[in-house]
Amino acid sequence: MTKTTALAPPPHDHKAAIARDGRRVTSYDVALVAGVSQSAVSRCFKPGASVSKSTYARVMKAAAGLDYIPNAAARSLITRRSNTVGVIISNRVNLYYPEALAELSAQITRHGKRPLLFTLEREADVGELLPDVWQYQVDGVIAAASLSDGQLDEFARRDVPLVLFNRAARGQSVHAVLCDQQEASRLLVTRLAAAGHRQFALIDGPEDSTIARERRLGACERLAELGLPAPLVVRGHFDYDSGARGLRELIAQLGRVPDAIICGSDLMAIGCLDYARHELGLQVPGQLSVAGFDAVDSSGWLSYNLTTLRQPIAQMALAAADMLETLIQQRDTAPERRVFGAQLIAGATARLRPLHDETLAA
Amino acid sequence: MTKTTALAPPPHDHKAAIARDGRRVTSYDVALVAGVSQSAVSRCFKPGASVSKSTYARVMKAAAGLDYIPNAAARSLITRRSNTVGVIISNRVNLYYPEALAELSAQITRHGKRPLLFTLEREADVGELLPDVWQYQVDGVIAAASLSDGQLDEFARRDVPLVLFNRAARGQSVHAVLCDQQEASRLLVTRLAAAGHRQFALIDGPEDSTIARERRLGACERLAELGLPAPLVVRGHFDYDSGARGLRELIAQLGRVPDAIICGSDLMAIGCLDYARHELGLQVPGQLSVAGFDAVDSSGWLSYNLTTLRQPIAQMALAAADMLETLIQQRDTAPERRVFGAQLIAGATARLRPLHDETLAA
DNA sequence: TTGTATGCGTTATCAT
DNA sequence: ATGATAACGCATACAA
Repeated sequence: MTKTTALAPPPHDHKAAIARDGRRVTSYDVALVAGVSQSAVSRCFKPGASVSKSTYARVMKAAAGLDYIPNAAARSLITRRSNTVGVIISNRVNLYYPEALAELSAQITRHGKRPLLFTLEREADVGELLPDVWQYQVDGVIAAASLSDGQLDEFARRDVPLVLFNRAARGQSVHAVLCDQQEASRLLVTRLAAAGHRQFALIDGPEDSTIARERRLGACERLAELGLPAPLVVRGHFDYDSGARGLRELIAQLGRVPDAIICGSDLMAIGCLDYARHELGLQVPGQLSVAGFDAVDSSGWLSYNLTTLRQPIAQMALAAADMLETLIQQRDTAPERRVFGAQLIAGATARLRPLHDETLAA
Repeated sequence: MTKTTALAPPPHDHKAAIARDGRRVTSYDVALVAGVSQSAVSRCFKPGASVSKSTYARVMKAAAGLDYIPNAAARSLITRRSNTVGVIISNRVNLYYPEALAELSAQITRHGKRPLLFTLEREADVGELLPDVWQYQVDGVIAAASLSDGQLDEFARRDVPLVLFNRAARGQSVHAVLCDQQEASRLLVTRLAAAGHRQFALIDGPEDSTIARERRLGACERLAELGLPAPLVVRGHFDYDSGARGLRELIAQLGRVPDAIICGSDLMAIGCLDYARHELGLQVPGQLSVAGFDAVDSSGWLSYNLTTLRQPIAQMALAAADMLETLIQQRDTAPERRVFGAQLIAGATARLRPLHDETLAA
């Protein structure tokens, strides 16, 4: 006796199959109803497959009747594609640049994948969630968080495509999308110096932020090149309160108000600005110039009109998603860094000379 | 002469297995190295399984040596759990309440799951991405978007646990976490009326927003109850620019400045405020009271100190994640609505009478 | 074009 | 406690 095809489920009334016994509707159910083989059903759901018009119609009709949807877990087991992209992002990034995640998500979706979110309280926690990244078999990862060399190696070893988003990459060995923070900082210092500012101060970001570090370095270097005194630096946490606190500290340490304060983020700049105007009664930019970074929405509001630098987040997200997709399709793509420039938003919180000085930026 | 492994790290035989031929490391590999059966390996990675201390040690050692991580796709195929939670959220919510996603993600992670993100350009697009939700076999869904009755039914039919986040639920038949927008609005009107405001105006949210609708309804109802004239209503899109535009429209239609403007969001309130002060030179709250909704970070800044209503987003996210987890574990849990109250932040942009009037809020 | 048979990597069942 | 074996639901090589 040959095997009676016991594979097929018992002759249910298929319409009710879903509710019946909690069993899922599978391609076998559809095959049975459509009167074709399971593989035929499978082919109907694969874009480029060869199926006759008539069977396709029968299968699709049966599938619709049964509310059949292919099971992604089973599919990814065999195709080795989960159609999922891991997005590693710190809460700080998420809160301060909500557009970043929104744009990344949109772009990932555009490639027919879904973002699986890995959020971090602190960037240092990245190590703890990497095992989960491996578990979930994501097709690739976009990381808006700092990874150690060892962690980068693990991505390579496990052959998981990775694109860094706005994080310093180790040399040229990893795909990355960046905004040139250092150059942006230099540009800002150049413009401020050209307008006559001499005594600079910095309200820096937190120690563990590489972006803050680069912004500080760019400013310090450029000041040195221009023969201006090194700036007084105090540290903040990128948030509004840090701006006011930073200004207080600066004045305490300096004994007076500096000519210009460069803040590591717009929120700190706004906090600084509010404190200067409302608590200290200072004229900005009359007695003090204040500049920020990021061009967040609120920096453009009438109450502020902040002098700041805009990172092209949407473009960067597009670039990151495209790079990752390419890398997923073609894993031996050579590492590439795409570096975007920041755009100076002149605003009205810093004294700047007219645009013909732009040549100095070079 | 054997292969000269130039680049390769120290010759761990097994360590190299990953790179070897692109084959994944499976539980069989681990079993082979540990000298046990594949099922033994599997048990070692299941929390409550019965494994002897010695085999557990051997297996774990082998697993570590091979960098073995269980494959979630294969696991979910048999367990019927993907350890994944779908989060359906519109870009609007994401941009205006970045905390919402951050908190939801944190809470979902706390339950050992990961959020799979489904973002919407417009809330109406929800139907298009539902098929994907089914595909990916998420264990449950938290939806911060409006679902039609038909869509709600489909969740029930497919037996996918669902919790609505800050969206009106149809009757009591669906799990939901809400903030009582209507009551919040009523409270605000009550307090403003008690302070002597008579001519109210609303800068409403967009038409497709149920939250905006409830806020408007609450205000209108309460005004009617108090015997005050119905407010003039103009529509905005929750953003900063809508605030200024709204104020212009109101003045144009009214011929004068109203006593109080209730805005459907803080951003609109801030836009309205900025325009009133900086463009029209109005005293707020001297000549005009302005109030918002949401208590976004910027509403507390020195330049604004906005009168607004805070939704307990973090608590709501916690509640939503907990409800969903319960529902996943116990699918026949009775539908529950958890309704949170909003907290009035008095601020300084609206004339309010002291706190003993609070009793009026009831 | 279609069907048969096999495998993806794991968990679950059932002996031992 | 451990091992053999059968699912899980799909895609694919191969035969027809």
